[in-house]
Amino acid sequence: MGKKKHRQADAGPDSYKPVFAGSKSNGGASINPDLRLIAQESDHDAASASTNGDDSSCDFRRKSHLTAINGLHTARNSSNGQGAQGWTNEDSSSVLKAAAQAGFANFKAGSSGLSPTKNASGASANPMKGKWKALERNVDTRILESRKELPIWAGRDAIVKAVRENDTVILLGETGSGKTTQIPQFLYEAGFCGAASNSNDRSQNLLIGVTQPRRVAAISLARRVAQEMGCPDPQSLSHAVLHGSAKGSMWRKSTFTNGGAETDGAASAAAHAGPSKDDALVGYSIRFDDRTGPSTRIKFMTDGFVLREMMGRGLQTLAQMIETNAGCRNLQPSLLSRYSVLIIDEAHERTLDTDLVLGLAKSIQRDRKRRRLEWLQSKNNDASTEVNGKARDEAPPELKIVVMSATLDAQKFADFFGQQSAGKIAPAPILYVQGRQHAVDICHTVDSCEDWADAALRTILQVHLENPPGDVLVFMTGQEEIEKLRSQLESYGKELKAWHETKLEGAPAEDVNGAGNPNKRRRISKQPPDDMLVLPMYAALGSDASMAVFQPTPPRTRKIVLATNIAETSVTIPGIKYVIDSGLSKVKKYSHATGVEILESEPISRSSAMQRAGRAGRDGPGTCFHLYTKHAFEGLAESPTPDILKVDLANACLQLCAVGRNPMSFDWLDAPAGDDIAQTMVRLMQLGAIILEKAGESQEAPAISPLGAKMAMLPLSPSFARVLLAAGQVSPTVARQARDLVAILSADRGMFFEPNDSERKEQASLARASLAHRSGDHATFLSVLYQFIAISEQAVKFAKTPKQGREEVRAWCEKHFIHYRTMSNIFAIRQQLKRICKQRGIVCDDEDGSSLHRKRDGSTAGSSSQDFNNDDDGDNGDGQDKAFFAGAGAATADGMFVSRPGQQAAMRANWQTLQDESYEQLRKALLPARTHQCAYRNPEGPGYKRGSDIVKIHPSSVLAHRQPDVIVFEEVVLTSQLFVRCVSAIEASWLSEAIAGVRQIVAV
DNA sequence: TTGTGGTGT
Repeated sequence: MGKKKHRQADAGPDSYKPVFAGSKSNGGASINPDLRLIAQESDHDAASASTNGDDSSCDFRRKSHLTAINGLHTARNSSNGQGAQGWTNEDSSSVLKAAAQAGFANFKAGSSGLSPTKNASGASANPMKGKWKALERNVDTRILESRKELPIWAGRDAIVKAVRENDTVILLGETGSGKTTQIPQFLYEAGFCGAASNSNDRSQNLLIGVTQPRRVAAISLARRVAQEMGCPDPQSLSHAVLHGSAKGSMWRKSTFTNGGAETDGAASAAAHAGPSKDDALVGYSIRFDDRTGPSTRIKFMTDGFVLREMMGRGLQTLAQMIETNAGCRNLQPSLLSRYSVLIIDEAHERTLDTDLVLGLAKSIQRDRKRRRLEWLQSKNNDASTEVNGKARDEAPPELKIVVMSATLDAQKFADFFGQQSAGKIAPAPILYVQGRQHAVDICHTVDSCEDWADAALRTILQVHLENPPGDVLVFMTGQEEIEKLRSQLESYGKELKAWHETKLEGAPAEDVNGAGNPNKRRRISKQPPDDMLVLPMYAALGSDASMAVFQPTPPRTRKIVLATNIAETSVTIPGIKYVIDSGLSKVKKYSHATGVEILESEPISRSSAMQRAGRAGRDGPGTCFHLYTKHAFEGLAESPTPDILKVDLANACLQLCAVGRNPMSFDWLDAPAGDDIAQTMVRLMQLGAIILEKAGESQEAPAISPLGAKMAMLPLSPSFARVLLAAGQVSPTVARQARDLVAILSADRGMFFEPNDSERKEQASLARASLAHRSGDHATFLSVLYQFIAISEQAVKFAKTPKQGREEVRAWCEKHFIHYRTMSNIFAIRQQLKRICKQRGIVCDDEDGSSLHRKRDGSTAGSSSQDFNNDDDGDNGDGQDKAFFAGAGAATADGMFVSRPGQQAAMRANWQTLQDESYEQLRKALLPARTHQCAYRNPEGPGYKRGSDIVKIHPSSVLAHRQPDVIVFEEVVLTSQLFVRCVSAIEASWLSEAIAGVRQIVAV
């Protein structure tokens, strides 16, 4: 599509046309692609005025910059009087027809009658009827009213009923249906956490879990639902409030896997606890931030978090196994016994974690069902009321699963969760909930664009000059493209007013409003054009710089947001009325055979295109301009490739092995190629994580080794975990260095900031050179971290307020072109690893009690950091900042630095010490996990030999010019050439030793 | 002498 060549022959000045011309045919139904009503009504003809009217064609030919026109013209609705020809009508109705044919129950706002679900026959009445009112009492009536207006409200009884009657329910819910906020409440109110009236019921402690692919979504949904339920804001609740004081420990025991007696005790404890704790029914759990307590009943979390919870029981077994030092394959995932319902939201996004959660949840559900049946049978055979001296209580509950999706992938989920019924497998029922969004006009180009960036530029200007106010969102591929377009737009922006004046002067009066020659007609308002406010939006920009996008647009200004697909799912930008879609996005691909990564621009899928278009209809009716033909759209894949099919599988496979699942035979929603899994398993074997049986011997999971068990317990990629464990064998000092290094390498981006302008580029490379360590990038990163810690520790000691301390540290970062935010992320990971290392017996030389340094000045530093935190001046620094400064204090406790108050000389001495440290042992510890990530200098020419490939050291490496004989590196990327990144010098003899070690592992 | 789409434990 975007790349397709297009003949440009007759793009002479007179055939010069904007990308989108023409207008929608009158009265054509314009449908938001995200809004798929069963019976679509054209309810917004007036809205089409945005693009309605004349054959507006804005003539840009006098703008010399805009010469590259491809003869593109009328986009849509060029067919005669057949209504809108855009794909919206056809595709959305076909989605709906399919939904209707499939018998999806459909809920519409205001409809009282509810269609029965497929499997719902002769069900009993909802026992919660009549209880709704009681629950409405404590909540602001306005909130309740707004809940009632949501499309999903009408379906609440039917949803509850469907969940009661089926193991799994699939919910096809559109944007704006309210599914994620309402369904957990419906299920809670219906008693899925235990009936409130029966305080002896231990199932009172059951949870409804709601998983999300993203952290921010988990937090904001939890806050919203808490508000709707009249509960305290989970983000405002401290650990102390959530867990109460001394009685908290008793509460923590009161899961239903323990005896009922304890639960009763806990329940009475609850009666005496403070109200805020008891009211905290809604919480969230994400990495680094757990806002749940004993009274939490609805828990929002990331998929990754629940995945860790699923590993819980396996990990306990693993810990025992490590003690006996034996391989183990009889592991089980946790049964998620505290959850009565698991709601897996945004399943259509198909992230790696979501896919694993779906597969494991299915097997957990079956295990729990079996367990419940066994319990019921034993109850029938044995009428006694006591088991092992304890009172018998209720049967262990089943796990209900609700999968929420926004696309027709729903059918795939329904089949996946098929249920045995009358001798055959019946798919899980699908409930369909209408969304509530505004209509969006859809436009396509008639011909393919040769240069989508140029087409985007022209379309933006056209929209700006011809259309009523409303912000523009442009979906682009990456930072570079965005910054280029931004500078182009800014230079046009300056000329727009002058251009407008010449237009007005040159045009006959009657032409001004487009009444003249049809070929020359254009809509030129007498008003000068508004200003354009061009704002970039991509992940690397950081949250501070992205804030501008969310500010209200100033008067007489049009906001033009240039975004990557971060704006497709992760953030919602208010005020967008026009979307321009390049039809492309960058996708990272991984080769299992070679370990090479590529980042490529690729056509998006139809569902992504619809999702992008939908962004124009959040606040009101809008228009989407796709910079490709309708034909190209139709040729797109239906949905994006699931992550599981394009990423490194090492982590996923190790996690599966750790819960006793064989990756080769796992119940994948989309199974990766057998060869890819096999390659991955061989790598895991080389890492010493698993013990492979002879081929084809067994369907059981490959045995996980004690080493693999330890690796699986760390929140790190297997390769980083292996480095940490290897280092732990060497010495506490090397373990500490490795722990901090893998924290750096696990951070979400590099620590060095790359400016765009050439002048600052020069400064940045100088700053970097001053921080470089001669042995390579690993040691450079590590010594930067340690210098950063020293600076932070100084700030902790001498800054008057935390805010001032942060400013000082920020200033140091800016001076050295280092991302403060990344350092803070590294810090949080480092703190988590510290805790885990301590738990798991990986001794680092800065852990409490493991180092003589602590005696020296630990108490002083500890209290100073404590004071620092207590002295918080109300600056709303986030939790990470606090952890970060606490961590800086702890670093002092490490005794890693000898800096004294205000003594810059001491700082310099520290730095010198860091530079003198060779990190030889650390570099050796990298190798067991990197025997395939080493290269020798090519004797026949430039570059390095890695197998049969010639690779080059990436110019961003400190070793780019030093060219040591043998190197180890973290990754291979294919861009203009094959580059290796994050490189350090090693010696050939170290590598031989490491290879011998791996041979030994594999031979066992 | 180069270039990094987006998530997450």
